[in-house]
Amino acid sequence: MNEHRKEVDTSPEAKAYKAKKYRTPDGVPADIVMFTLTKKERKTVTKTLPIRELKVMLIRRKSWPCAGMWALPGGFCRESESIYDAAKRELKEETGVDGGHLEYLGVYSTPGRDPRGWIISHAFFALVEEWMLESRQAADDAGEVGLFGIEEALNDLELAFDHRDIIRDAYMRIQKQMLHSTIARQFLPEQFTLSELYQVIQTVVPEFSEPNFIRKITSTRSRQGILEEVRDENGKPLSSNQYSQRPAQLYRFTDYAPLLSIYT
Amino acid sequence: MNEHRKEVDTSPEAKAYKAKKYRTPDGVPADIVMFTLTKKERKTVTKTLPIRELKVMLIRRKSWPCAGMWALPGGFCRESESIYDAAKRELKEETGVDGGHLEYLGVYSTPGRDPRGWIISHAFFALVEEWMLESRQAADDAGEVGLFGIEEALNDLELAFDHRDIIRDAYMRIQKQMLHSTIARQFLPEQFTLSELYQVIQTVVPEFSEPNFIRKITSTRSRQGILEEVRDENGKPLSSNQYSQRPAQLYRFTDYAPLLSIYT
DNA sequence: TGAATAGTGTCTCTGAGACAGTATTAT
DNA sequence: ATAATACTGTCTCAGAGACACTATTCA
Repeated sequence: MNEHRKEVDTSPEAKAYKAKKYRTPDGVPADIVMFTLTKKERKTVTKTLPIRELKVMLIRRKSWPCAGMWALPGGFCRESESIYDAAKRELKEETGVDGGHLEYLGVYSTPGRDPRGWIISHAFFALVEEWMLESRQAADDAGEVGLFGIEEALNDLELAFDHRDIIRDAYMRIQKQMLHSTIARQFLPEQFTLSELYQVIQTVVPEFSEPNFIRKITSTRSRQGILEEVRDENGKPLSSNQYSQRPAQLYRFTDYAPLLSIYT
Repeated sequence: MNEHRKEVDTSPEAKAYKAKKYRTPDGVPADIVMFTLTKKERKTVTKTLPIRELKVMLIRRKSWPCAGMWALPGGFCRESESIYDAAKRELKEETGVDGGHLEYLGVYSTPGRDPRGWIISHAFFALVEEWMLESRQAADDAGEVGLFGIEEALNDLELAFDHRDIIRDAYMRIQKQMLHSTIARQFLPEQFTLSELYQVIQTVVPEFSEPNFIRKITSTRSRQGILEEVRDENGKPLSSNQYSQRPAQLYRFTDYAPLLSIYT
């Protein structure tokens, strides 16, 4: 509804409407906080879950302003596209891939945030797979593209503009989303074990702690519905022993999204 | 942290930086969906809760474009202020009051959404009290300012630009917030009865239905903490019989905000 | 066999959910 | 007394939370 496509308005009022002589913004970029969950095999005797880490992709700025600092990938929005389209385009340019979760984060417009002028930035965050970032890393000089642990990025890096604020906000948002929605699926294969799911949640939200996680997720009626057991054609439960001695039941997310309320 | 105040950058790079000749936006307004909950006494024999309704304030546009249509109040952002500041200023101009809950909703940037040019609108929603809107209504001609029920606004009104989309999004957002946070307090006096709270929630989220609401809110350990009983100096529970024969215990919100999770 | 991870049995306590019953007040 | 709203008693069943126990596999 309300599809406002670009049309030329030829009414007399439109012609009479004088372009305002007000100061207008100098640019409206979309910046993207690209999260990925790295997986690193642990060298142990027995099978075990890989080490996972939440990482952010940053680019070292080459030119003024903030030359040499780390910055979020981004680019200016064009008149012919929406801000979301600009972010999608940017994400594709960075990864070469269309996929991945892309979500609007917010607007950053503090006066003076960009020395180039009146630049109003729109932040997004994306959840991508690690391999999607490799082409970008290969295309550039080493040292120009970096994958940083979220805490390292927030605490140890010199970041351009107000990108530290943006990354902090994105981190808080992804943590909230991790517990309120099923975006964990973005960091998991289609089929996964409950240990993997638990590990993914804990990697993004370190405070998350649920002894009896398996028991709860499988037994609670209210939670029933967000996950379902994977079965083969004959209805036999499928399991995987990729990460453990004893095979573990595989699950997948359903389309069901529960409603949360502080009052019930 | 990262306070980017406006400063003049006098570095050689800044001087060398040519203003881009790219097309830049023609304006960046902040539009506000102002919600209020009207209260109307019911004419019954006995005391009873008033009728509450969720309303949206709209303004009839006087000039091109969309002259004669209903539109959200709003105004263009200036270079010296953030978008949020612009919204706050706008809210104050409309209500004459500083108070009220003001929250960012999102950006609306579909190409062609505004015939005046490349106009990127930032939507906010505000929760104000009914009396705050009266000065605005008095200042204008009758018929230029309107308070509409949310469903009426969405279904029966001819709305300017993409304001129907914005109002719909704001409605969904306020419903979510009503269940996820304690913004219900914005629509209630500092002390209120549980029936009032229940009515407020139901007014904003008609689907919300909790038989045993009182029982749950007062007995559940996990919910304990968002509300507390009001007591006088001597520790005696305070109650009100404003809306009922039998006096009802008064409650107030605490500062506690519970964490929600689909997994626990 | 023992180690490592997955999952179950079981017990206790709390809360949900339903609904009848009691309490307090106005008329 | 009656009506209207605000609770409370009580019963049943489900889930939380803890922790010992069993299951499956690998070395």
